[in-house]
Amino acid sequence: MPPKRKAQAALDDDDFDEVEEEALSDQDTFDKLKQALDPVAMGKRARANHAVDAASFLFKKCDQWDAALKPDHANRPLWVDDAGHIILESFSPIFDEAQDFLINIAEPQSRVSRIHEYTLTPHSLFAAVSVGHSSQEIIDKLERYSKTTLSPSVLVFIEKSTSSFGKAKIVLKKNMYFIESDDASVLQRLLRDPVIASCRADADAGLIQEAAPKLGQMAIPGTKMAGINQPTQAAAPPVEPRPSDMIAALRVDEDEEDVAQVHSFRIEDQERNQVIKRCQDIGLPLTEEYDFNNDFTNTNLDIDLNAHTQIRYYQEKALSKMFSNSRARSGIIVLPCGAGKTLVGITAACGVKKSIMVLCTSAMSVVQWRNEFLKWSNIKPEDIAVFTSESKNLFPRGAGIIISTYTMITSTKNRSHDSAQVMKFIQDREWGLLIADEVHVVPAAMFKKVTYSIKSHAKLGLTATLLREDDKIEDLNFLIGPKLYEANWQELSEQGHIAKVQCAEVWCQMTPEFYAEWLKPSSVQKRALLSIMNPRKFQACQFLIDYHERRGDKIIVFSDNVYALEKYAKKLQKVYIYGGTTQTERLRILENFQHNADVNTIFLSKIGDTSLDLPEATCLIQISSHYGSRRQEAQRLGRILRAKRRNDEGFNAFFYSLVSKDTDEMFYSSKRQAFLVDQGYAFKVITRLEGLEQRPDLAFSTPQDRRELLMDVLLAKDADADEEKIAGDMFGSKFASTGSRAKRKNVARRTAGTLSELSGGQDMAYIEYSKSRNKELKKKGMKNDFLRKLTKVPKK
DNA sequence: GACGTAGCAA
DNA sequence: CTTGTTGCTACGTC
Repeated sequence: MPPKRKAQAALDDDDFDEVEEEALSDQDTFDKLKQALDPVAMGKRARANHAVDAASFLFKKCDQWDAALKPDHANRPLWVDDAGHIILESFSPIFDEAQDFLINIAEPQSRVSRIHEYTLTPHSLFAAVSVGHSSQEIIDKLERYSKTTLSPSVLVFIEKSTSSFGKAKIVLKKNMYFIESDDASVLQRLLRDPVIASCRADADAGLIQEAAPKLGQMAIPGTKMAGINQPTQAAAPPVEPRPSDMIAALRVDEDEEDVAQVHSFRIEDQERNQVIKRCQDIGLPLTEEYDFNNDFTNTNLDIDLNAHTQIRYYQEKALSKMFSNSRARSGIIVLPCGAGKTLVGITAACGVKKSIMVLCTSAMSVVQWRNEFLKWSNIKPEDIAVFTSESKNLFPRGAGIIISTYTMITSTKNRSHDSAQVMKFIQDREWGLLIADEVHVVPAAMFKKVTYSIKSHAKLGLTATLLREDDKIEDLNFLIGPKLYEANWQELSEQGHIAKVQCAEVWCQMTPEFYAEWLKPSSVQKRALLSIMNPRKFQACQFLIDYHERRGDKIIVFSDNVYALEKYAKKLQKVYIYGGTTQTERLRILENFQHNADVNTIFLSKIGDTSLDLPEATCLIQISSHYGSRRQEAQRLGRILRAKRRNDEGFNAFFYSLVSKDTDEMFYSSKRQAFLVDQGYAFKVITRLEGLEQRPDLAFSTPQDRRELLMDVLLAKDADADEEKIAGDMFGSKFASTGSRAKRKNVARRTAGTLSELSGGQDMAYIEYSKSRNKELKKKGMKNDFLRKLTKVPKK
């Protein structure tokens, strides 16, 4: 390799370069290889019980830790490498306990059926310590489960990461934030940091010193045996002790032993996030815990789970992480859709028994949360206030629940008088617990605003998929807290808590005429539309709908593209819902889908991703999707996980992705699936649907039909623009004042009817128009430049 | 209450 | 040169 190229290669990929060097240029590589493959030598190594195989030297860089296997390695389920990467064998007899342990201390990377991968990170270890594991305990258990002795670097990493964790806390007292520790030197160390020192509110004073509250025991509501988590069951009362009992208990303790001391200093409210972030950056992360048992200043909320409400074991597990030392710890709980996130939130609320704030993404889930609270707990309806655009009431007593949306809390502009008043009420009080629903959708900037407005002792984040396509997810760690629990989807579906799902990707060839058009240079949008409207895909969709309707399934078809949605639905004579569908129409369609035996298929646009809840659906077909969004994929799958029929004998839900072969869709599809594959879902690839050609009523079966469809598709985009142009020209002055948004809606409503009437001649006319229109737009300084759109050449 | 608008998110 | 397209909420007006 010439030096220049080699340097370049080294820049590109250091490791690879080195391996290549070793493999290709070294003279003794050949000897090594020969030696490695020599059966006698191999046998020797095997007898020596070393984790070495014929090719291992090739991976030197990635696999430095090649310690000897322990003699009983077969009974130990873990491989732990040098860099904190852990592989867990799910077929091990002690898989369950090993997994329980790993979830606490490491970040799950992928959990496919036989092999699960985890990584030790500072965050995951922080979470472990804050949940109550000691550094020694982590090392001991890892050592016990590992097939080899642990590498020194892993030991150092764990020691280093855990030693400083959990030393300092952030607490809310009398509406003020304090940094608290039982070790004054830790606080002094923090105050030596200029950033933290500048956030201090009581700069002139020394450290505050007071008696530490005694740790109590608490039972999680809704569990079969209260006290199941406690070492001494007799000592744990079945229900949370009333304050009076607590005071009595405290007095006894004070008599018996010396009371531990805690030290603290106060910080400015608005600097809370900065302090938390800074502490994390300097390796002394703060934990946030709420000792609600000893909070006698805030009014108790009269709430308990209904007598017959039982929570499931994984919900209990998640909550036990939150309440393990009888305090409410801030953090995030990850459960798949349909696994009962709401109930976890409600149970947590019943544990804390103080004023609760619930934040949701939409007004609809606000209503759902309210209903769930009434369903599972004995909360009085008047104690739940709903704060949305149409309802701005407050609770009458000293404590209560407010359910609201993120936008309601965070939007600062244009606040109406009523909502300003409610906001003041919210800002002026201390909240026991803040429940953040669908916490993954909340970008950090927005959540910061939330923490300014709502002073809460503890925060509980709930989500199904703790992932975003951007890197904003990291911030949740310091805005809310560490991940407390993450459920395994496969395990839950095996136990029938969520539906079993068969996933398949259906590869559809492009028809020659469509592919020829696709290959021509044109806009990205046009290409996307061509691959969505591919007649073979259409046929596959028709076939699958028919097949599953015969089986008695209820089917949802998703399309992000409204044009395609409308085309598909109309051609197949199915109902469809998209953003433009009126509220009453939506309800009518959903009602029919749920109860009318003749309506078994509905077509949904992106609307179905968030705002609709359809427990009847058992089969899901995706005909187009947005780029490589893993979250969307997971969320859509989640739509059928809560299938009502999931406990029927042998029941299976189905999830199909229709993909046009040899187009960009192939790439996006694999990207989108990454998350589900890691959750253990196997995707089958279907390239041929048996019996498809034999169907007599197959759509677009003649070349003539396909050509007509192609024409339609080719005109579609232009038609959109054309409509816009006409609208703009005819009502130019009117729309100029109302903004581009009105035009958009107008276009969406009007395209469908006129599409087939358009001819090529009119299309040409459009180009002429659009040029002049373009100038006009430029003059007006408008952003929408249609000529540019039209003449845009794809990147490739 | 229907409609339009702005702003935001993916 | 990021860049869409669709959807939702909250609010103001008629």
